[in-house]
Amino acid sequence: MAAYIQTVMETRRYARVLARLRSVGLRPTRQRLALARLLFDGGNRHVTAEQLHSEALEANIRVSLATIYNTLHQFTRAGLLREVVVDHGRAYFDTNTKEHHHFLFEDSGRLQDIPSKGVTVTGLPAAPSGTTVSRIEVIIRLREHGSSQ
Amino acid sequence: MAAYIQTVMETRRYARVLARLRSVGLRPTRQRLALARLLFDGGNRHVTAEQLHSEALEANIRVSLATIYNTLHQFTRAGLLREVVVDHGRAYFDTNTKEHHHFLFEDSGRLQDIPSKGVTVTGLPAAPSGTTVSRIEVIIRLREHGSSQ
DNA sequence: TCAATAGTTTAGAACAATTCCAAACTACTT
DNA sequence: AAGTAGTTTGGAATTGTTCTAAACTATTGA
Ligand SMILES: [Mn+2]
Ligand SMILES: [Mn+2]
Ligand SMILES: [Zn+2]
Ligand SMILES: [Zn+2]
Repeated sequence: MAAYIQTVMETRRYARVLARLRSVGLRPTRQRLALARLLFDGGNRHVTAEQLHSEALEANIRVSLATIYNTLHQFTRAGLLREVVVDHGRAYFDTNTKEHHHFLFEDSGRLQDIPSKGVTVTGLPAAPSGTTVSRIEVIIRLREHGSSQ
Repeated sequence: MAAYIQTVMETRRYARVLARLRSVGLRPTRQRLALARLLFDGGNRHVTAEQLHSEALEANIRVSLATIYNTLHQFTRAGLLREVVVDHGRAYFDTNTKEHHHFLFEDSGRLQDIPSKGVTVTGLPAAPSGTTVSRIEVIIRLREHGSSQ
């Protein structure tokens, strides 16, 4: 019956992901379902295309890298992901789409969320005329001090 | 005598750039002198490698793209420039090395300085233990509203 | 249930930005 | 003037990403 419960939970998760894809008008294909689960089952994450691709292969999900890119962009357009730019050369996709900021561990390149709640930026000049603020991004770059300087 | 004054000013600028390179231990080569003047004579700027390369060619300075990259990185390491990351795919180099933030015009990709003076970020959690804040970056993404949405 | 259709996936080519390489060159020292 | 270490360069290589066109598949509605 442990196995039975397992199956029920499985089915639930599956249904949730399926509904999510449907709700944004994307066909629930094998690849998208699998990727959605890697991305959204579990806590918030910051992934690169390559990372997600490796994870998929490790989990025995056959997906091409082109599909990874397609999917990440479609999910982003659909508001399921957001892109974070902290490093030229690599695009990070963030499963946390709520307004929030980031710690960046410079050495490892790892990102960590800072809840927006409480954080305020004051003293900013008004947006230049003819423009609207689409987002304020705060990135706190951290140097790890210890072994390797 | 207008020509004479011109020459004096030229000499001054040259001397300044030369001293600047010497002070950071970089040999004042033809290429570095020319690039330093494109970068530092005049107001603060945000340039990409390609942009600087075109400017150099337009000004009849023969420099390879490899040298542009070498120089930009050497200047950055020497603290004469700083790198700003706002767009994956392209590296921007900023001649303003003082602490400051940026407006980013999303459509054009153009950056505009926001003096740090006055701007405060409050409510941030402490830096994770074992780390030090190396820089706080605030980027305000702007959408230009008008002709093209 | 079975086309027809529109949307999706894929391998591989193409692309853009950047880095690497090893040979030629040049600034500085002696 | 010669020696040395630092610099420049064209071109090849690498990296991350996008494009392409052909094969495949989910959806629809007859
Ligand atoms: Mn992108
Ligand atoms: Mn760089
Ligand atoms: Zn995040
Ligand atoms: Zn700036």
